[in-house]
Amino acid sequence: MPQSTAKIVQKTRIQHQNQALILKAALEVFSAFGYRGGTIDQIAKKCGLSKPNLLYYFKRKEDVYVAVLEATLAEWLEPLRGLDVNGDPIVELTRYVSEKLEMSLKNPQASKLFANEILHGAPHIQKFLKGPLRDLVEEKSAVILQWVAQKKIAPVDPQHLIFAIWAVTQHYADFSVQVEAIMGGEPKPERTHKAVIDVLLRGLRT
Amino acid sequence: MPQSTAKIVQKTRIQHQNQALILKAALEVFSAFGYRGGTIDQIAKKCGLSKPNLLYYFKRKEDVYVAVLEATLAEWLEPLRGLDVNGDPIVELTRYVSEKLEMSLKNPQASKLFANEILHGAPHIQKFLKGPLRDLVEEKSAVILQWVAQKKIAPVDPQHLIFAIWAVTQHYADFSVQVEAIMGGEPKPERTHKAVIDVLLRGLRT
DNA sequence: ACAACTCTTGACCAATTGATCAAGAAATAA
DNA sequence: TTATTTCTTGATCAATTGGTCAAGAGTTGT
Repeated sequence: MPQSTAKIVQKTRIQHQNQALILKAALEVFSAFGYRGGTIDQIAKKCGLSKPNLLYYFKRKEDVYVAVLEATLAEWLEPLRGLDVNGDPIVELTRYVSEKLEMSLKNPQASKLFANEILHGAPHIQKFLKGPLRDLVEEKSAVILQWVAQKKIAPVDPQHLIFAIWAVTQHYADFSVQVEAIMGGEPKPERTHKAVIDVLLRGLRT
Repeated sequence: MPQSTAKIVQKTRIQHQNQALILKAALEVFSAFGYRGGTIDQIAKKCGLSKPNLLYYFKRKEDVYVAVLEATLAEWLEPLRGLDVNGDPIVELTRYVSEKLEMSLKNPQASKLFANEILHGAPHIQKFLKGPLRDLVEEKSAVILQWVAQKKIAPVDPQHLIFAIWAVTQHYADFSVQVEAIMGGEPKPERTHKAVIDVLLRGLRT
């Protein structure tokens, strides 16, 4: 049972600074090794704190993990939130896919952190998935359905379209090792960008 | 440094039986908790063997993991291997996507096992990725390119198309918790099937 | 029945790791 | 300065866990 960071109400300068250090190091460690694979020793060493000192700021390993997870949740939703029912569908969806792919390429660690969490049953973000995320998907599905009804795009299953966008864009972060093994190195971002937009959205043009 | 199963050359009936038990249990455990998260105690308990007895068949935890990983590698490639240059492109690709999706839905544990392995840098299957997998993708990319040249399908980046197919189909296994949270339960296979084919392949029709 | 080989296990070990605590150092407020 | 709060850490603990080993039980071929 996770317990909120709690207790530290009024942050001092040192608290602010060290918590930021810890969260940064924790993202690196947990995204690379997963929750069980990452150790607080690793995190402490990576940010130059002693282990007891780290545990002074976060009582438990799980608290560190939850904190870094939550710190990126909100940001993760932003691109989808921007999908505007009044805009041109193709423009809007292209922008969404672009932003999502950009995020994956710029911040693959956040993507891997989520991927690992969900892969193992999402024990720490069940409420997020069934609450805010579900609500947002429902809202944006309605937007897409409206575009379909207005014949602005070809008929499409909105929820599965969103899943496909997530799957493809995050693939380049989560499975980067596989992508690079097959492409023989890091793929050119422009080519990836063009190909992803193409595969996901070409079928929607009327 | 992984060491091959080795040594056991002529399998007795008991060996055959117990190794199968172990691999089955190991798939369940490693796919659920990852390599670091899964313990040989869990695996041993799950198949009714004592821990030393399990270690009699596989000297090290890593050997168990590699064995179960390799046991599913070949099967994982089969659907793509069947892509026939002489067939109708849409039929061939539809069959491929269908088979891949079917595998993800029928055997999500295998998908999760791979996802976890690759997510953490694929330390045990580097050679597979850069060897057989890369070669096969190269071969089938040529097939797709040929279809494009023959104007049988719309122009498409073959490698990224294959990535997209992997990403979307495996998404339903690897991220099933998220899918179910959003859909409010297990999605109908037929609807998923139709939507996936649609999203991935509709843009290819000429 | 006997010998040789295969299989099984309880006891044990060493390393890792999450977490605690008391005591001191450093910063801050009076 | 002095008092109070905040910060830091070495030492230590208990639980987990991968792996070993010797001895015994079971199986198989002759």
